[in-house]
Amino acid sequence: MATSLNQKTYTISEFGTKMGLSAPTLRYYENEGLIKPQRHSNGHRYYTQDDVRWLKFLKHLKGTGMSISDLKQYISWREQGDCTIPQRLALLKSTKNNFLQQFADIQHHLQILNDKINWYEAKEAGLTSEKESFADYLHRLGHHE
DNA sequence: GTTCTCACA
DNA sequence: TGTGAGAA
Repeated sequence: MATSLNQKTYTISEFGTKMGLSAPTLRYYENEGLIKPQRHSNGHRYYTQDDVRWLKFLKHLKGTGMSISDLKQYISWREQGDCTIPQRLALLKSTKNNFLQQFADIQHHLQILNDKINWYEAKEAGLTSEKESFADYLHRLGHHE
């Protein structure tokens, strides 16, 4: 009975709005085998709560850098059963490592941006030597590039 | 992932 | 006239 309240379904446009994706993108994902919506007798697709959960999960994987083909590979292994868990684990760990590296790169970009802001503010306040370059400043802080 | 054309209500 | 499907 608790489930009867969660039987809401969505048209492709409703689902797209809810998930933050366009209808064409949802059709594209379906063609790639990422999602398998049901069909009404008139051929129109409809999406369920299960599709909401599944796509949310896929968006997380994609958000950490997995490509469409990576997702297809993951799904393929998933459909083959538990014997492919080692492969899935390897793919997820690889994805994680790549993401961690990108995350570190982005943090570094932010670090340099903040250093530059501080450098200008110190300069404006006359708290820094007129002769010290930004590069020297970074070196003094132990930051690089 | 996007754009375009066609069908249906 | 708006929504959705399928092809390019």
